Amino acid sequence: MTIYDIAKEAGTSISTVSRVLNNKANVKPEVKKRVEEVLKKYNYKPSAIARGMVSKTMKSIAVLTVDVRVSHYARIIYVIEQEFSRKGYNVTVCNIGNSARECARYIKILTEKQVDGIVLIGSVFSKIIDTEENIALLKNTPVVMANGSLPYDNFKSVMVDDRGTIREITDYLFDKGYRNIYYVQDMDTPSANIKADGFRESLKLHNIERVESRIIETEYGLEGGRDAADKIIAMGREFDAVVFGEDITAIGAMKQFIRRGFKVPGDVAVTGCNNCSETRICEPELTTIDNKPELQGQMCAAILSDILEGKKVENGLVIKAEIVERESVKKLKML
Amino acid sequence: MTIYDIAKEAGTSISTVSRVLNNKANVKPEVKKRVEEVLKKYNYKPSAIARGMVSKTMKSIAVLTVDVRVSHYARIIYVIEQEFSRKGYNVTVCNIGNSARECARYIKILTEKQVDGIVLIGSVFSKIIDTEENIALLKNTPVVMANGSLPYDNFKSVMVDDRGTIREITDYLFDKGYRNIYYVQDMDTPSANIKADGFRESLKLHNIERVESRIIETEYGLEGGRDAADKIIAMGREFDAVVFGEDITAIGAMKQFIRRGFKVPGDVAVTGCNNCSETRICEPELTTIDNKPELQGQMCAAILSDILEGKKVENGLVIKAEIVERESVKKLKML
DNA sequence: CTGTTAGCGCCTTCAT
DNA sequence: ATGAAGGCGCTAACAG
Repeated sequence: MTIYDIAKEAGTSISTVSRVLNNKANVKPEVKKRVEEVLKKYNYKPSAIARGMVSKTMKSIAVLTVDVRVSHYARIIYVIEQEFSRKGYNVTVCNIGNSARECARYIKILTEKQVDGIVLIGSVFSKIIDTEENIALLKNTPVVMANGSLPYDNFKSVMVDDRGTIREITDYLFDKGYRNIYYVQDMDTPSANIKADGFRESLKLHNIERVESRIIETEYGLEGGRDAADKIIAMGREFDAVVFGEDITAIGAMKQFIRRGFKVPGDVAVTGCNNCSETRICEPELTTIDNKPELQGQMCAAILSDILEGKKVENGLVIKAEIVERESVKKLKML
Repeated sequence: MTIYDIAKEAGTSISTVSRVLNNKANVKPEVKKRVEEVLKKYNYKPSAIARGMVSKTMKSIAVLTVDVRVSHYARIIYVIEQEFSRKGYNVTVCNIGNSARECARYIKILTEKQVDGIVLIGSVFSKIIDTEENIALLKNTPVVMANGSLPYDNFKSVMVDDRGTIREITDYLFDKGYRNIYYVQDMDTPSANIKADGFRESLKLHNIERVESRIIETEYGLEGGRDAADKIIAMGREFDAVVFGEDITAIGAMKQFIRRGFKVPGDVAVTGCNNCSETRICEPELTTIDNKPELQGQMCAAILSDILEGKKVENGLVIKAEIVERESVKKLKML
């Protein structure tokens, strides 16, 4: 069923059919009515592809992310999807799983499909997407990065102040009276590295020496956290607080500290980052950092929308995260 | 940059360019080479839209779900996306959030875009999508439902045996020696209702009377669980086990039971359903049901792929869930 | 107000 | 092995 069929049946021309389809003026009411009846009779449905052929857009955007199953990313994606859905766009989700090759493959397909825009979620993209070929392919596609940035005209960013936030939560522990603070890094993304820098800053500010010896490396996850706790205990040095770059790893460590006879937060305070749902499940509930995924999604969507509507957009937005005080840090440590 | 430009520059016709683009035979090697050079020189990229115009497909499928943020759904979506990505398809994700209107809106747009197939995730769709208009719109689109089913030729299903699983876990509690078992229902989806039926079956099988008085209603979530625990305690009757249709609600209740002085599983056993990540975080860890979301996703993808490739497919697959024994149920209750 | 015509970029016969 | 021409379904001038 095409507009040709409709036109023939309604005894008019395809232009007129097209006009009523697009609600344009200049169609005699009776003709319009006649066409609409035929439209309904055949349950006509315009071809978005044919329309895209002339309009150069299928009204769709793409979101690339490491993995939708990571709740933090899913929350960002959700907001973006809802926002664009309201504007008549569809969003296709791509899981690249840290693979530069996968990323390149997606970029190729997506640009061939002429998506109207792309949102990159996660700091990994700062590294992964910056190849000559990708950038060339993306030349005419607006790109918005959530927590990453690249110096191309068509790339915009919404950043989270990872460094500042980890510095703040470390300062916060010092304020509470903690002195022997450690940091656990469980990933090698730009974001993870910047977080560790925040920790370094805070320690230097407090005149702590041998900062590097206070940074423990492990794997991401419950098991990684368990290993980190074991490592810290095995070092045989004093410790009264451990800052983590990720909630889940923090929870794994907390469980292990408790299993090994330490009281949290009595003997050791633990802090996480992301404010994921698990932080309210564990015992004690985890003091963590809310880095506002919904806000990130909203800003990304707003920026991309503005670009698509030809508006001027401000780049370099920075989101301020917030400490969420719960139970894994004492109100005030007695010295 | 179109094939016309390429053809002109390479001194040949668009047909030849099209041939080398699609790797067809019958192109003199030297001509092929010349064309490929021009292709590379201009970084030519075919228009998927124009191709879709003739092939009638953009090689994309859609996944409709209540909410990507629900980890159980995200896990299914992830598998589907990866599977289809391997085959050169893109998947667009749609969050309908229980709204029939939203669902209809998406169906309209997606069919206009001529997606090659649609996957519906969640039992809600059995109700929500079954309108005359949706079914008409979807006439030529293969649809696969995860945990739902509808009697149309183009609709296929992958079911989870919710009734059987809840019956089994209830039986399992009886086997362990529990006698005063309650059930908490926190949603009104087809799946949730079927789960409650499984509970009823088990109780009847064990000659328990007044079954309905043992089914407590509450809201989904940590707070809903807390309320359910309070309700059960307030009833003033004996109870030694509570079966839940959802993990999170179960965890909320478990926390409340403990807060109110009950030992879990000493005084009361608690079981969940879904085996979500939180079940390994809470204390005690939750005994629950693994309903294999990855397998669901895989089966849905396989069925849809087979349909797209014109193969015959078997309908009515049923996935058997498994009890995951952890710490919220005693090994054997002493009578 | 309405119809005709020319693309949009590509694939596919059909001749040559 | 190659090129010309038609068509996919729709929109957008342009001419009435």
